[in-house]
Amino acid sequence: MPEEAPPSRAGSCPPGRRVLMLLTASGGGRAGGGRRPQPPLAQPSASPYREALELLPIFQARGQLLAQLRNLDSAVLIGETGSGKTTQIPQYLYEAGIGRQGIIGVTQPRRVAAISLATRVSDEKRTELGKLVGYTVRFEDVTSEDTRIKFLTDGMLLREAISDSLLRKYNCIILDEAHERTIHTDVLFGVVKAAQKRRKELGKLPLKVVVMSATMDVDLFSQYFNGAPVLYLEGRQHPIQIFYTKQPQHDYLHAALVSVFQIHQEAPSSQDILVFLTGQEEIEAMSKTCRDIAKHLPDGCPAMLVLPLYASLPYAQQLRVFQAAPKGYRKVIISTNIAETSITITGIKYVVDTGMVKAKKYNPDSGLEVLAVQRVSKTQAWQRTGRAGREDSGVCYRLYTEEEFEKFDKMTVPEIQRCNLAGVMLQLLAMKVPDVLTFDFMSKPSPDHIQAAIAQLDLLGALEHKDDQLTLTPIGRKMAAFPLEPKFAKTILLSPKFHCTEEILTIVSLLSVDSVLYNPPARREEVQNVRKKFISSEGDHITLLNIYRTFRNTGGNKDWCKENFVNSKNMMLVAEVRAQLREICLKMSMPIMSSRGDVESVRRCLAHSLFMNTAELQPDGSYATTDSHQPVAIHPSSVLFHCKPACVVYTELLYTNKCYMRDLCVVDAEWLYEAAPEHFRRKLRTARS
DNA sequence: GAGCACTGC
Repeated sequence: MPEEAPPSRAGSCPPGRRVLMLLTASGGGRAGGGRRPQPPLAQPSASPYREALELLPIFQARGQLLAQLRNLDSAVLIGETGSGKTTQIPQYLYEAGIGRQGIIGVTQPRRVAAISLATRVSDEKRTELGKLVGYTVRFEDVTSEDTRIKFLTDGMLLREAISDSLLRKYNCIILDEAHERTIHTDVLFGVVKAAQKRRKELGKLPLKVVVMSATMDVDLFSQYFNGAPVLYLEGRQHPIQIFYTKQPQHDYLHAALVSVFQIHQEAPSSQDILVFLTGQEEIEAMSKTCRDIAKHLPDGCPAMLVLPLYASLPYAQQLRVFQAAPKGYRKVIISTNIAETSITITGIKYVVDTGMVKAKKYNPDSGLEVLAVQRVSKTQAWQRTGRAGREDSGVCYRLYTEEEFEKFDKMTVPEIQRCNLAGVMLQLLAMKVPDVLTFDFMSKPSPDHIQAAIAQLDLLGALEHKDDQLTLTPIGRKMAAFPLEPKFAKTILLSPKFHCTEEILTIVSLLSVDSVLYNPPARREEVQNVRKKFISSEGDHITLLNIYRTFRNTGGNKDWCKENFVNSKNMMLVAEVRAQLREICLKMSMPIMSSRGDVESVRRCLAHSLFMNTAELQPDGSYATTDSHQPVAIHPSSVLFHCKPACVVYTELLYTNKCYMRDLCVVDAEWLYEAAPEHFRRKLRTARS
């Protein structure tokens, strides 16, 4: 059990040097501010916004803040949880006349946040949503000509920048939650900075940029925006007591279990516990163990309601974490890092942090992405701790020593340095950025990393090299129009040649959302029986196509999904994505045909677009990729797991314990050779004989 | 022989 350390403030470190303004919190009330709104279903109904507003610390600083912001081109605003910055700053700017000649755009990393913030601010302004205040997220544009304050996802603003890289509509851009360093926000830093500079040079309407962040690690932001001043806002985080372990824990799962039951036996049952683990399997196992132990506790001990939480859990089960536990029950939520930022649960008194996370790492030497369990960063640990102090004071048990904590990385490596950059490079090229190789990223990915992305785009036929200048080919420009990974966009663009655009649209849509297949481990046999009727010996793509077809032909309802172990939320999303992609094809005047029952042309099309992702069966029964001879295996989730086809293309490689191919399609080696003769000269084992 | 953190267009 961890020992006590001096109580410490959660959230961020104390204010830094270049702070211009220090605001002190006053008054109670906690309805205001909520920086991370919950999904709409979990939101309390209409709350007394107006009363709460006047209690927000930010309210007293309005005049000061405006005086500063009015005169600045760029500013960095640090505000702790509950400071009210996201809901208030856009309104202050608007009231000061900043939204008069253009829109105030506020970016968010997540859709639900953009939607609920817009809803809330339009309520505060007592206007109809979509008029003065609106939002734009994928599939939904609730704005009008009157809209002056617009909340949007960072990915959406990036997409807008493709058609107008100067962002002329906007007179102010607020990049919120900048500390999360999503890949989209990181690209936007560069795009917005360039637009600001260019607009100044052209003598156009100036673009004001406000970077808002919850952590104090602001030097980077400030330096990047030419030494922009840092404004600090105090929030209303409750004190959190932190405990570290005396000894390093070699078994963090066991340590977590012990901590949960110790808290359970000591604390009143109304106080809930949130435990951070790394993945689905671990969480399900721990949930079962907790339930088993809870059955045999001494009399007088409260009952325990154990709730797993991870992204692939069906929506209905995710919602259970928001419901109050029955009287006498304690909620114990066992979660991945989804509860760090994406889902906010009220009533958490105790946080148990194992200090571990499963995350993607990028190896620039091999150019490969690896998914691995690793230590969290200090900022992540603080974020987890902060989940205990949202309504009242809280307690956080850190299952590592204070010395260990001091050795954690200061920050999480920004996403832009951890994943494939092909999509980002395609977008930058589509914006006609003068030199993508030297683009002004706040945290530069390595040159190898950028080169790998360029090479991939080159293979897809997206690039033109003219006198040292990289530009897009007509195909490349079309690829950039699709909200998809470049290889999927290419697959769609190739499909007319094989008369199977309808089928490819379905397959690409299924591949570009989370899996529609729901596999509860306890009902494995049942799942296998039901799934039999869809399975194609030609691979996962064709199997997915069969599932979608049956779904549509049977009227596609929730009952069908339930009976067939299909995640209905994801399936609905597939239909939406498909409609969007089809619309883009129509705008390009692409002929849209169906191959009817002919699946061979579908497989040929996949062979032609995924030829760089090929693996062949080796004499010893294993697989190796065709170009780099990397040993690979068929992922257990594949319908081909027990089969040994000679030659396959796959959608992606996933490194966990082994290097797995996911989503496979059986192809003829000959087709691959046809697709890219240059690429395959001397490479294919079979095609050459 | 055996497995998948989280977003977003």
